[in-house]
Amino acid sequence: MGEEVRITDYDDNVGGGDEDRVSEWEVGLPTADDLTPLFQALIPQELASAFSISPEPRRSVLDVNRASQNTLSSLRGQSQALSSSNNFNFKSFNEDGARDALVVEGHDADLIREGSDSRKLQNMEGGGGAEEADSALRTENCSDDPSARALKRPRLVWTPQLHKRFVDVVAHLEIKNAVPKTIMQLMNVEGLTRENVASHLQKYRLYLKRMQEVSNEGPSSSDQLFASTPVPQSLNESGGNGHGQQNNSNNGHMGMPIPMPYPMQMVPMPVLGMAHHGQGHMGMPVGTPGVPEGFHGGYESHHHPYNMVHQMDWSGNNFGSVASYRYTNDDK
DNA sequence: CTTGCAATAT
DNA sequence: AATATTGCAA
Repeated sequence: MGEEVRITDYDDNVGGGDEDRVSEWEVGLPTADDLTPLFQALIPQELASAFSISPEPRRSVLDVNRASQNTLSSLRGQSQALSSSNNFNFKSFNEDGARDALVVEGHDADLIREGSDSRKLQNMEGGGGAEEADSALRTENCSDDPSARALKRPRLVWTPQLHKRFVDVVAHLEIKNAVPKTIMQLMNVEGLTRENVASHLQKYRLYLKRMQEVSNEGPSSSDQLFASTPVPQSLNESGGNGHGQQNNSNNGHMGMPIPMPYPMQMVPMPVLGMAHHGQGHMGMPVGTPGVPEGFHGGYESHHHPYNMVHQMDWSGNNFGSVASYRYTNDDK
């Protein structure tokens, strides 16, 4: 029974494969790259103080995120009647838009979990590769009684992409905020639970600790996942510990660049699959040296018209469909 | 009620 | 092996 799932996170306008409606109004709008992150002060600190301009309240990613959610919920409230013109499938459950994009059978759970075919895939990333996610919505129900207990989420698979998102968020949060709940919110991945994050965070911290303690030894093949993601130097707390092992000389005097949170993307439906236990994890050979992030994936095939949207994260990294609940499958 | 963490469970 | 759960003390 080891079922695992991948949360696929695609972009917002995932209405339909052949969708261009969005572009109608979207055309001409600045791209994410042109926009200044909301929480970023418009006026440099130095400048502001020089002119005695009252500093804008420092907004954190949390504030922005909260604001986004408020906006979305209010929109949801008033425009839910418009079924046609909106491709935004807000994260609400069975919204109208659920039509094709998300074939929700059970339609009354926020998470759709169903059995799906056994296909496994990995994502490819890297040089503008394409990625995709499998989203097989099968109407096949597994074993549990459908009665009322619909809550068995499949195991989350921390794909490199998901992990990167995690690391980025953690890195950009101030330590005191880097707690499960917050991280979860900022990652903004549908279906991700606090527990998922807490569990991963726990492991991640152990990994970091190990790294600092024995920086010399080179247990090369530690965790493939963690090892492949550079450790942010955000480990320094304001006032407390100070360690850091591999930090980079990051001296930017003046205005530290605050990264921005992930774009809202409340559409992704976790598509899951159930899996088999795994034992043969056949994904990628463990020692794939060199490839720092988003390493390769594997064989893939198939993508849905809906989720081929890709997004860029604030660092300029390109996320494709990402996470995706997947089986741990059996193939091999 | 949320966190951090270790011990377990799957 | 990777995640999830659980139990407890903060």
